[in-house]
Amino acid sequence: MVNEEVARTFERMARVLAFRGQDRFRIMAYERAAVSLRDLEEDLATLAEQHKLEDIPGIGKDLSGMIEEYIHTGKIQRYEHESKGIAPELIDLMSIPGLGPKTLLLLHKRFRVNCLGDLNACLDEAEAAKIKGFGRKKIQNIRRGIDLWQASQQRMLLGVALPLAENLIAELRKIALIERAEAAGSLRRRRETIGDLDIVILSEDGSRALQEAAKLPMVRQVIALGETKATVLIEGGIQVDIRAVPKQSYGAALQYFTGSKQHNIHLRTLARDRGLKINEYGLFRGNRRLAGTDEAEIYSILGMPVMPPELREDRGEIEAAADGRAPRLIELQDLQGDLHAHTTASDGKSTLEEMVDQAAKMGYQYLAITDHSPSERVAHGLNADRLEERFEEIQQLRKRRGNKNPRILIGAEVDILPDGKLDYSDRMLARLDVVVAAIHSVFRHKKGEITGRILDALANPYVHVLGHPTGRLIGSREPLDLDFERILAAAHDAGAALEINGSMYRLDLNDSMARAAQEAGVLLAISSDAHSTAQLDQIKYGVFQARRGWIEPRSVINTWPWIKLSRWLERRSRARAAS
DNA sequence: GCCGTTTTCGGCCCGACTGTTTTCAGTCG
Repeated sequence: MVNEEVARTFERMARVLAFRGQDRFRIMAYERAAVSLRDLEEDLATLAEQHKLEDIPGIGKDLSGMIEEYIHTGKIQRYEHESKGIAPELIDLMSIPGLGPKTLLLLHKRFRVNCLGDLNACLDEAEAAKIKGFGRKKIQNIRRGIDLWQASQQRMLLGVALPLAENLIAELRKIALIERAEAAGSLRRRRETIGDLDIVILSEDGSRALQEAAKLPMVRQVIALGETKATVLIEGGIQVDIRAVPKQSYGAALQYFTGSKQHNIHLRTLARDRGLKINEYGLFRGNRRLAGTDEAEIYSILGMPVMPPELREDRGEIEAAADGRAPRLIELQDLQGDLHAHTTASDGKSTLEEMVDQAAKMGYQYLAITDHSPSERVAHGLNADRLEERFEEIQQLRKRRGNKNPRILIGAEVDILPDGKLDYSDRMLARLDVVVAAIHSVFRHKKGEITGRILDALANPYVHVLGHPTGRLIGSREPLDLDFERILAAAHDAGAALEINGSMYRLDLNDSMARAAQEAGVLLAISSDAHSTAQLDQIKYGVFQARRGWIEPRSVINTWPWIKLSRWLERRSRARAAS
């Protein structure tokens, strides 16, 4: 995708300029532009044709010119020029924590460092050479940074980070000096992947509280320990930054360290325009503190309701909140059921009955059992005969359970085959309560072909939900190269829903695509794709992602009570079959 | 390099920690 390629080039441009010691605001402009492009749903090529590139926040005359140049030539002269003579690997090294452009430049000049191998090799030499500004500690710090960098090439999945953080926070709360402890940073914003953990603690003796925290058994190594901040490594080599603040600053610190950086810059600019100042200690007019204890006060003084952390990405949330247009975000409690779950019949680990019992504990009105179709051989997909047995089995269970919630819906996760056909006959599909159609094979099709497969599936009157629409696996499989606008239009016309798959490995649709779907008036289904009873809980990650995408309950079919959902499921099957 | 209900020029968020610094630069978030 051009968007990502240009974003990456701008990001590298920022680093090249930093390396060359250029004006830091110019550098920031490139960084901001890169972030902006990554958030963009529209295709840059399309926007360029419509002469709308300069409508993108952070893109002005120069950068839009570079984007056009890239679209036409696949290159940006300016970047080629600036980066001449700088090895690409050298630029990569700038993401090593503790190694900034200045230090790298020094090492490059003094020791001809051009890649990671050079860097490792020169550290001993640098130590021996005793060059100015290079003590033993600094060398050590860079070495640690290299380890951390190599380990964190892959960021942690939210589903991995969240339980770890909850564990650590529980331990922190047991320390007597610590009155409160909460996660901040990208974890609190529920980003799909997490670099390191940020935690804010409330203590009237922060220095001692941090010392206590650094002694916790979970802590493997203490990297920095100050009056207000400690940095430690916990098990798994995960870095945790802990900030200690007194009560009057707790809300301000939480706000500040939750970010995102762009959200905070925007908010501070807004405050400054009104003669106010925000920092991690509070909101001030001159020396007078107007707020700080409570996060909500800060937003309130700026004329906004409290901002859900998931929205804080500077994607228009500040303007929306200030205009009273803040979305009423979906919450976990809004969900009335789950429309995508597996059992031991295909590749699940829990039985039908176990899954239903767990869904009952979760207070669901309905649970759809959607095992795989026969083409999914590795997942023991059900052929027509086994599906027939399934009908029988579920009927029996329904009888035994009587009127008890949840209602058990007979469904299937049906493969969309390489030719666009579905893996069950229409006659079979017509008998199912819920049909989730999804691509599981032949991902390498060209953009047009793969989009065509999905359009064919959406045109089938029995399909209710398009499962994990882009097929991505976070950090391991790229999303399908889709014409998403056409898919949105088709889903809208067919009245089908797109899934927000809650599996921590998928989160598919992602936040910005989900937002685009809602704006296009397309319905969504938030599902767990559970393969065990424990995984039914994964649906919460789907809700987090939905919240990041500004999703309101009205757009999500499984917020509906059974009576409403059942009509929708039937109407879709009948109405479309008739046409 | 972007951006503008004060501005088309002159701003651009703000503070902590570390190391090796005798007063501050580099880095980070």
